[in-house]
Amino acid sequence: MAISTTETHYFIQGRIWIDSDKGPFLGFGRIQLLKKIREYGSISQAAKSMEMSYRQAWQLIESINLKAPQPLVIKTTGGKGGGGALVTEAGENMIATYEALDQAFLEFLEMKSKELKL
Amino acid sequence: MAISTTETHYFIQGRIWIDSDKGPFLGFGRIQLLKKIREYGSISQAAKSMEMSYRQAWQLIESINLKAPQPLVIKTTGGKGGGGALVTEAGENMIATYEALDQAFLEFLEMKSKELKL
DNA sequence: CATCGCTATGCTTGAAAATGAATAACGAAA
DNA sequence: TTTCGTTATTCATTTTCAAGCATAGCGATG
Repeated sequence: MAISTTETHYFIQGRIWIDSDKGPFLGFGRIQLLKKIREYGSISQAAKSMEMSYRQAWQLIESINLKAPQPLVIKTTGGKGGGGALVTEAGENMIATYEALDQAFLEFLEMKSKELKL
Repeated sequence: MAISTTETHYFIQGRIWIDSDKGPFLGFGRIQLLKKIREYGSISQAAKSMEMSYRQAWQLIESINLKAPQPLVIKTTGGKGGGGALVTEAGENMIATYEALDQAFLEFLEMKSKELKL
């Protein structure tokens, strides 16, 4: 049977993040940034690859490190290549934790979207 | 046993909303507005009670009605009291649908917050 | 000790969004 | 036909926020 193309379709969307009592901690964008830093070994390269300003990327990392139990990114200045940034093991664990959470959330959204009857 | 007060605490937060292929449809703020309109019978009164500009409130209702299968709010101009707005039965159903969804989402957040080990 | 690219930071611009003021239109009821 | 408070709409203004520029500091390596 054909489905009418004039009908509006609906779906459920959302965002999820981790807050701390010090303020916003980790969301989708920050995790994406962490992964890019892991990939490139530098904040500036990561920012460029995401079409984000270096300034903003740096601030995000600063904010993350301030709220994390231990630093998630270690930054080095000067030296060979001018320095760089690398994701710590605590950072890796955080990425994994967030991605598991996000996956569960996606499944929740999908389930609720299917249940949705307007 | 005492718990250290210097430790940072974390919790999961999020937002959830209903989108349509015509664009954003219903979120927390719009539902809140619908409920205020139901309470006051007028967009302007509802807006005032939420400290929202009438202009924005009117635009939100316009956007909602355009995307809904049937109008959720009926607006009348002129007449006794100058007119007003009322929430249709379809609107009532939409409020109920969203609130059930939001409740389930809150439970999801709570569950995941408890599971959270950083 | 000169080079290099990155971190670190302040300052200036600019664009986008929300606000508020102002006003027309409306129509039931007195 | 006058009144009233609301809907409906435009416009200039303000506020908010991000982007971009500009530049100093750093230190391993050659």
